[in-house]
Amino acid sequence: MAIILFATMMSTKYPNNSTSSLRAGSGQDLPKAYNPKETEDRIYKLWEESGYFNPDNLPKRHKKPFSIVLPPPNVTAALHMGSALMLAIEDVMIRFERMRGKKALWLPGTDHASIATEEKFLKDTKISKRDYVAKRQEFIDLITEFALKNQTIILGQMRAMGSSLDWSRLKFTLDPDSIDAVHEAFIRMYNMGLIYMGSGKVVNWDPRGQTVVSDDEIEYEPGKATLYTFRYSKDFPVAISTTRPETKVGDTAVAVHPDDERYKRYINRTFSVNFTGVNLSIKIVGDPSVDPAFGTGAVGVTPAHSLADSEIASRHNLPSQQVINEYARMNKEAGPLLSDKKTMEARKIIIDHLRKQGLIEKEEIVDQNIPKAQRSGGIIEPLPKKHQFFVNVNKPVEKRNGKTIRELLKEVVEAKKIKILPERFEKVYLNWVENLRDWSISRQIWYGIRPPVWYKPQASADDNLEYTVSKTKPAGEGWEQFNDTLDTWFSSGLWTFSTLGWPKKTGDLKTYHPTDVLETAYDIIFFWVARMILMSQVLIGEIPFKTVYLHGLVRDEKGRKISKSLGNNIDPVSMINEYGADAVRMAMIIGTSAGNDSKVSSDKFRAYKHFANKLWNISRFILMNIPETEGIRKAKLTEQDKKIAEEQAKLIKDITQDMENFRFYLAGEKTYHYVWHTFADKIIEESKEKLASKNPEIKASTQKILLELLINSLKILHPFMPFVTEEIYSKIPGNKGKILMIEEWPS
RNA sequence: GGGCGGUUAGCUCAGUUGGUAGAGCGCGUCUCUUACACAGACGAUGUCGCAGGUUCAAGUCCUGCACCGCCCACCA
Repeated sequence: MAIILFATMMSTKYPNNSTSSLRAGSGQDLPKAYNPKETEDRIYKLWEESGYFNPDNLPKRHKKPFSIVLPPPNVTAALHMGSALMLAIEDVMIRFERMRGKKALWLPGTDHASIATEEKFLKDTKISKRDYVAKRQEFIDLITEFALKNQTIILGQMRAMGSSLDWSRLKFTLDPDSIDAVHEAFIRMYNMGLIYMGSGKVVNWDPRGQTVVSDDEIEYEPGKATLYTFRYSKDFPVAISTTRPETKVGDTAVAVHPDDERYKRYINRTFSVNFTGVNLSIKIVGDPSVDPAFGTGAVGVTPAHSLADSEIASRHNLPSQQVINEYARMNKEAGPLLSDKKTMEARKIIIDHLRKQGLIEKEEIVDQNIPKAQRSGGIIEPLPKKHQFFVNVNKPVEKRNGKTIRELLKEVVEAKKIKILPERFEKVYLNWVENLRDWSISRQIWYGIRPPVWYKPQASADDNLEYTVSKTKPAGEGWEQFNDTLDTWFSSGLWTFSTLGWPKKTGDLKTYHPTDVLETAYDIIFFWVARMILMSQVLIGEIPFKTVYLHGLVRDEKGRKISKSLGNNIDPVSMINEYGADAVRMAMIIGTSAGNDSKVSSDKFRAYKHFANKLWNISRFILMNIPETEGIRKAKLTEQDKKIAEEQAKLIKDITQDMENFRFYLAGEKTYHYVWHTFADKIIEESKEKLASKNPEIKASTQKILLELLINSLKILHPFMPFVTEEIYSKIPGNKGKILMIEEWPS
C-alpha cells in the first residue's frame, strides 16, 4: 500500500523527467536526497587512508601544534549520548584548528576504570567475587575479556561519529607503557615524600564493594535518623548524643568545649564504665571543635569509626578501639552481647539495654545524610585500615619552591594559567581545593594497576610491615607485590603526558604538551581535571592544558539523568543510523551552551537531518548550473555579487571568532541560519533569474558567486558536518583528489 | 550551613560586550516555481518568574523574593 502511494506521488510530482531538461553539469548525477548510510563509511575510510588524522602526515603549512587528549571512555559499556556530545565538540575544535593550519593532534584512548568496570562486570555477569578468592588471575582474565569487548564497541562508535582521532597513537590505561608511567609516578612521588603509607588511618570503607574509596567517591543520600541522648552508665557525669549507639562500645573519650561551665570540672578526668558488658575507660577532654549548643554539648569520641573523632583523638593522644569489621559487623572487642552482630542489630540491642537501664534521656528524629559508595551503593563505614597509601596534599614540594599540592592546585587556576570555561566552575574547583584532604589511592579492587610496592608476607609482622618501593621485584626470597590496586584516577591523572610517552623524553611530549584544551563533562572536574593538574604539577612541573572547556550532562527527553537503572540510555549509533552522523553532531552542539545540561530529542535530530539534505540540494542545484569550474573562476563579479561575497566574509569572520571563543553552539547556529535562510532562500532564489540571463557577464558572475559561496559554506560547515560536506566537496568539478578536511579555513 | 545554575512562543532551548526578542518541533493558509515536500511563500503565538533600582535605553547590570534543579560541607 505504502509503496503504491509513494510511486503515485513520484509520478504526479514529476510527470516528465524533469532532470533531463536541466543544463549539463555534474549535479544531475547526484541523487535527490543525501544518503548518510551510503556515504559515511566510505568518507571515513577516505580520511583514514589519507593519513591526515596523524599530524605528522599533514602538509607543510601545518606548523603550530594544537593538541587535545580525548577523555578516555570507561570500558564499562558502550558509549552514551554524553560521549557523543564530547566527541562532537572535540572534533569540531580539532577540525577547525586543522583547517586553520595547525598541526592538530587528537589523541584517543580508553580507561580501564578499575572500580567502575569491576562493579559493572559483577552486576552484568552475576559473578560473586568470593568464588574467585583463590583465583584472582582467572577473575582478572574474565574482566579483561569483558573490557576488550566494550572497547571494540566504543572504538567503532567513535569512528561512526566521524571523530578525526589519530588512531596511530591509541592508548589504553592498562597498556604496558601506561602501567610503567604509573609506576614511575608512584615511585617519584613516594621518593618526594608525597605518597606515604598510613598506619591505621581511618578510611572510607565500602562494605559492599569491599574496598576503600576516596572522599570524592561518596554520595550522600538524605534520610532520617534517631538521635539518642543517654549516659554510658548511671554514675557517668555527662550525657552524650548520637545517632549511632552501636559505635559507642568503641568510645575512648567524651569531648566537651573547653570553656563549657557545665563540664569544665571533669576535663582530663578518666572514668571507668561498663557499657553493655564492655569495660570502657572514658577520658573527658576539652576540644574547641565541640559545639556546646548541640545536644548536650558533649560528644562521645569513637576514634576508630569517625574521621572527625579520630582527629580529636590525635589531638589528645587518645587510644583507638575498632569495634566494627570490614563486613559491617561488630567484632569481638564489642563484647559478647554484640559480637558478630550486624551494626543495625547491634544498635537495637544497645537501645534495648539502655531503655531497660533507664539511661536514655531523650530520643528525637533528625535529618541525616547517609554516606554511600558511589559505585556499589554500600553504606560507608569509617574504620581504621592498615597499609593504605595516600597522597599528601599539605606537604611542601621541594622541586616546586616548597609549595604544597594544595597551593599549587590553587595557584594555577587563580593566576589564570589554566582557564576554566564556563568561568563559574573556577569557583567550584577552588572550593574543592579548599576542602581537600589527603587523597587515598589504595583500592582493594582487583582489576587495576598494582603499586610498585613489595613485601614479605611470611616475614612481616602486621603492625610493622617491611616493604620496599621499586619497579622490579627486589632480590632475595619471599618478596611479593602488594595486592591492592591504585585508584583509577591515579593513572588517568597522568593522561595528558603518559599518552605522549612520559617518562621518556619524547618528541611528542615536547611538541604537544601542555595540551591546548581539555574538554569534558563538568561532573568529573574533581575526579579527573583536578587530578591531572595535580599530577602534572608534581611530576613534570607543567600545566596539563591551557583551557578547560566543560560541557553539561545529556539528559533524556524527560530531563532525567541517563542511567543504567532507568534503562534510558540511547546508543548514539542507533541515532546515527536513523539520522546520519552529521545530524547527530549538529543536534548535540546547537542549542547547548557550555556547562549547561541538554536533552536529546528525536525532533532535533530530524531537523538537522533535513538540514544535511538541504545542503545537499543546494549543492545539487549549483552543480547542475555549473558545467565546469575553470572558466567560472576567471569570471568577474558584478558589483551586486561582490556585495554578497562581502556579506559572507563578514559572517565567516564572525563565526571564526565564535569558534575561537568556544561558542560552537553559536557558530553552528549562525552557519545553519546563513546556509538555509540566506544562501538558499534568498541568494539562490534570486540567482535563478540571473542564470537565465541573456547577458553572459551576469550569468558568469552568478555562477562564480554561487560556487564561491558554496565552497566557503562547505568549509565552515565541515567541522560540524564533516561527512556531507566532504562528500559534496569531492563532487565539485576540479576537486578530484582534494580533501576538504585539510583545506584552508576561509577568511 | 555554604555555593552555583535555571525560570524567554504550546513543547525543547539559544540570546557573545545593555539598543523595543530568536531557532527547531508543533500550529494556520497557500504552492509541483531551473535544487530540495527531508521543500517553498506568507502568517499566528511571548507585559523574557515576581517586586524594586541604575540608565536616554535592560531578557541582558544591581538589590530583594518565589519556585525548580545541581554541587560542596556534614554536628556528634
